[in-house]
Amino acid sequence: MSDGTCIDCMQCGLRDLCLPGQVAMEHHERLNQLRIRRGRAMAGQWLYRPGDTVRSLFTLRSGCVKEVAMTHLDAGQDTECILGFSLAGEVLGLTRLDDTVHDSGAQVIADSYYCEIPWNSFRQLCAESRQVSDELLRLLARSAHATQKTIALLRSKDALGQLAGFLCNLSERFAQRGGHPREFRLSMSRVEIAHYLGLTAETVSRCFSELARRGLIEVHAKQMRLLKPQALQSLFRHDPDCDGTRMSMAAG
Amino acid sequence: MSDGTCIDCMQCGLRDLCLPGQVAMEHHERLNQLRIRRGRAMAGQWLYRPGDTVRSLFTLRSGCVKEVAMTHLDAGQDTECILGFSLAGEVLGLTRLDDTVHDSGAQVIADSYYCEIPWNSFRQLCAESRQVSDELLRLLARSAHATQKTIALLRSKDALGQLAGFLCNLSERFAQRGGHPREFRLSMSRVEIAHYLGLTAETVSRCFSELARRGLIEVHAKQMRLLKPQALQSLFRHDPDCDGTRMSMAAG
DNA sequence: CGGTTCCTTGACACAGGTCAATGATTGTGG
DNA sequence: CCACAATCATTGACCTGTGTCAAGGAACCG
Repeated sequence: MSDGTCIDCMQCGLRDLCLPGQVAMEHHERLNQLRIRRGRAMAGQWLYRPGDTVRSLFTLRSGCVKEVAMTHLDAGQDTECILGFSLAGEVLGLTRLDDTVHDSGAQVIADSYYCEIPWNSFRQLCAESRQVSDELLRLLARSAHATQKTIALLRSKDALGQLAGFLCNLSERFAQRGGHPREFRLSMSRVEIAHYLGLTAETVSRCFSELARRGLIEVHAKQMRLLKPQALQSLFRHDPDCDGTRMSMAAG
Repeated sequence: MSDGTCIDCMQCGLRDLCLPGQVAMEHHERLNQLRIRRGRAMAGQWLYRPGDTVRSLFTLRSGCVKEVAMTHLDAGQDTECILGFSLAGEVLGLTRLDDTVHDSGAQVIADSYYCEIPWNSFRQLCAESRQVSDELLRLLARSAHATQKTIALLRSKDALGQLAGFLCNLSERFAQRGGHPREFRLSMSRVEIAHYLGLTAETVSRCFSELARRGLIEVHAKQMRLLKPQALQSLFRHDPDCDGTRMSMAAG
């Protein structure tokens, strides 16, 4: 049975956290002491809400979760500020480890399977294993770095560039987890993308249309296909060579 | 001698990092093993540049540093993307601990004294002391959390709210480090504030004027005085109760 | 199949970007 | 200490991009 758990962990997003590559089997053994709890959540449910006590880390096995800042959660979703989206294989709940209370919430937007790792026991494992604590550090640093990328994204001058950057970011993350880098399904709505980028749903929609018109992507409802990832990248980075009508050399 | 070093550390920003409050004296002893290097840097100098090997943490003893993303550093400062400002007492270099190379740079904008802590030896101390590693975790989490606040700031609908939020943030940070919460000197130029907020220098200037016109602040060159912090806060958070007068900012 | 939610598209207005001119502040050398 | 230059900050006039409002269409679900 314990063997079964290890094999499961090998296949889940947590493996990057507890298996930095060549961590000895003993860590698998210890992993079982963590009392990781598997769970399933449907769209709309919350993994945690602002104000909840911080008890666990979460890793997404599948689905999609949005992290929402605390601004006026009562008053509908009109003013919601989306801090980010978590995809399958990614870790949530890293930003408030120093505190006892969440000040943002994590709401499921596509039915998800997840693992919940009690923070106390995980912290214990960190103390026992240098490799595990190293991994936690790497996770935290990587998370901080991803957030910085988000900041750069938000400061793209025009909405078209922001959306292009957003798509590139998703593509990259799907690819990292073994998904298809050029074809994927958007779990989030236009409104949610808009709130994430600081735009409106209408502008997001218009930009999707514009990108499609330029032949950079194909959109059918939530199904995305990136036709010219390079051009999207340079659109995001304000490279001068892509602005006009002509886009030289398809990269593939 | 070692006693002298400890006393110095008690007065510097690093104390929050190595002295979580009641850490025993033994940690002061170990602190000396870190071979912390004191340094001074003038405006314009770089603590590290994109591409530099990650070797150290930095703590600012005084002055101000801006963190700049890697986008086109060659082409002047026109396109520079400022990820954040570090004030006296704060820690830099936490976002790339998992990597060997910086992908952002840290440039001094007001003459600064700082401490440079070799990452290797600090990591060693973390392994030896649970309290120190706890502190590192808290620092990282706090840093990630601060970055999330920045994201919320960038998504404020209007420029006036962004600037108000920026001022509140500075005020809070000055206060945390024992400075005056309502009166301080802006080390950064209007252009730098603009690049940080994703605006232009002109808009920043107009917003300063508008805030002054409304009686929320006083500005004399770089000297700032917050007259109505509450009003600034609510301006940032889009509270309806702001302050009655609904003034248009457009010049004509 | 009908109701609900989500997406797309258009018309218009306004916040903020751009360009340009002037004023304030800082730094440097005589 | 002043004069000059260079940088920085402010303000105005104009224009573009995106928010807002509104209408209609597509997809989803019971």
